[in-house]
Parts: sequence; C-alpha cells; structure tokens
Amino acid sequence: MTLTNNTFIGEYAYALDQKGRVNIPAKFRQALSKDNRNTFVITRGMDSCVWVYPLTQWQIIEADLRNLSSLSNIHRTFVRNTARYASPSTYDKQGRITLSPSLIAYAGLEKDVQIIGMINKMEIWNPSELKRTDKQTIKIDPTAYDDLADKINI
Amino acid sequence: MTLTNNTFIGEYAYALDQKGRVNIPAKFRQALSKDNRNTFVITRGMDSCVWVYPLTQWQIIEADLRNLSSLSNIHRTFVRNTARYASPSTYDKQGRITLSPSLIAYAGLEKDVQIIGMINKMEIWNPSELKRTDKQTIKIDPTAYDDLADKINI
DNA sequence: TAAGATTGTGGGTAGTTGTGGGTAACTTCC
DNA sequence: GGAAGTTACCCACAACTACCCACAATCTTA
Repeated sequence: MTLTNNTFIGEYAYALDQKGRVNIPAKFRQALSKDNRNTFVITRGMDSCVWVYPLTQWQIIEADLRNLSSLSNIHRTFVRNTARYASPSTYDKQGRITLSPSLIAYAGLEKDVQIIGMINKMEIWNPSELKRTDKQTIKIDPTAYDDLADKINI
Repeated sequence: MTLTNNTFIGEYAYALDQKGRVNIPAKFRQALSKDNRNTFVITRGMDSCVWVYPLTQWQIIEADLRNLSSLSNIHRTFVRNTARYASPSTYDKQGRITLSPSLIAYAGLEKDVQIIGMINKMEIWNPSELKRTDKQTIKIDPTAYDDLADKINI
C-alpha cells in the first residue's frame, strides 16, 4: 500500500545481476506518479552509495542547475560534478534499472545490495559498506541533531 | 531516453579520429529539439576544455552579448573573447562533429576524450586534464558550496 | 488449502551505437 | 583552368544495449 506519491520509505534487500541490473522495490514503483514515465535518474550519492531520483524530482534539480552561470568558477564546478555522474534509466518490464559499471564501482556494489527509502529518493548500498557507515554514525555527538529540533517535529 | 529538451547530463568516453571528428553521445542528440537543425556551436571553455552549445542555446547567449555596451572595457573584452572562437558545426549521419585544429590544441585533446553533460551545454575534455582539474576541485574550501544550499535542494 | 496473481532473477535476440575508412564535391592557389 | 588539398557525405562492421520471454519463489484471496 502506498502512502504518498513519489515518497519512499523502508529497506529492501536485492541482488545485482551480471548485467548490472537491480530491481526497484514494487512498493516504490507503485508510489511513482505517472509523469515520471517509469524513469529514474541515477547518480553518485554523498556517501559510498548510489542515489536514485524519480524523474520529476530530478527535473527540479536540473532547473535549479540551469540557473547557475558558468562564469562563476564555483558554480561551474558544482554543475559539472552534479551533472556528470547522473544518468537516466527507465525500468524494464520486470521492474529493473541498469546501473553503469562506473556507478557500481563508485558504490563498491557486489551481488547483494540494500535499497533504502530516503523520502524523495532512494539509496543503493553494499550492505557491508552500510554497516561501516552505521558505526560511524554512532560516534556523532548526540547533540548534533539539536539544530533540527525546530525544523522537524518528530 | 530523453528527460528534458536540450538538457545534457552524464559522462561519456569517446575517441577523436584522425580527421578531428568526435561522436556526440546518442542521448544528447536525442535530447536536441528540432529547431537546432542538428547544429552545435563550438567554442573555448573557461577551463581547458571545449564547450559545445546547441544552436538555440547559443542564440540566447548571442542576444545577451548584444546587450553589453562596448563602452565598458571589461564588456568589450568579454564579448571579443567569447565571440571570436565560436564556430557552428552540424553533425554528420553518424552523429559526429568536426573540431578545428585550433580548438583541439586549446583543450589539449588527444585520441581519447571525455564528454560531460553540463545541463545547457556539453564539455569535451582530455581525460588527464580533467583528472587534474578534479584534484584541484577537492581542494576547494568545503564551505564554498554553502551558498548553494539555499538555491538547490539536492 | 489450493489456485491465482505478483514479484524477483536469469538469459537470448534484434536493433542501436561508435568507429574506421572510401569517395565525391568543393575550395584554394598557382 | 587545372592540380592539390580540404571538407562533407556515404557505407560497413563490431560491440553493446534495451527489450522480450521464461521460470521459480512468494504473497493473496477465496
């Protein structure tokens, strides 16, 4: 059952096949609105993982990038490093998307992968890499979330 | 699959042949709207690379340049250096454009080239030159992107 | 509990894409 | 006006990708 359009929550385990394809969790597919045309945009995450945006979500980012002038060195660099690793991927009849070899290498993906709902996007992880990141998270100062307190009422 | 007209993302590796031709990634060609008449405008990039604009995008730049008065020294210089190196190029039946020897020399291109989607244009790089630029990027003050945080929600 | 539907995974095939080279048309210079 | 050099167009082939079909496992429903 889907709660909200284009919103992803939960965690799933899947396998990457020899052609570099991963299944998109059925629940995530069902959550997609039609204007996404069964398409995601895949790119490098900020941690060692792959980020998967629904098309319409990515188009918002694209529109923002378009407003940055290449005359500014910092803007140029930002646009380059955001755009270059992104690639669109439409899922096939079985509900799978194809990951490029370079993305697989970046996230260190092997056969087993973990897919995590991140509200407006999803993340694909190598499970052991995820565990390592989890351990580091514990070390974060427990007061670090304090700033969020007035932004999110949880 | 094309996301948005005249919008380019992703990174591709191609070869420059002996005649100075490079392939335009099929996805980029498909993204072109018809009013571009299969034509790009090629010019010097601000880094050591070649910038390739779709015709209609370049025409917008031309219109902006027209509004800069030559009374200002800095404007005059900017217009001169932007206009002088630009030249149109239509891609052939195989989807290739021809680069002039002077542009190839400017970007230091050899056989292997890297093409990067930059939203409203594309960049052609010598891979080793790109790596060097990447290394410098890492040295950018990590707070430099902070200003972008309220412009782009990624 | 059994039948049907849905979901995840594997592999084959036809069409597309990238690259090399050949030939004709055009330009330039003597 | 003719020769040499340059440019643009065309054909061919190898590699790859996207699409399709098949099947097993799981979940749903009557």
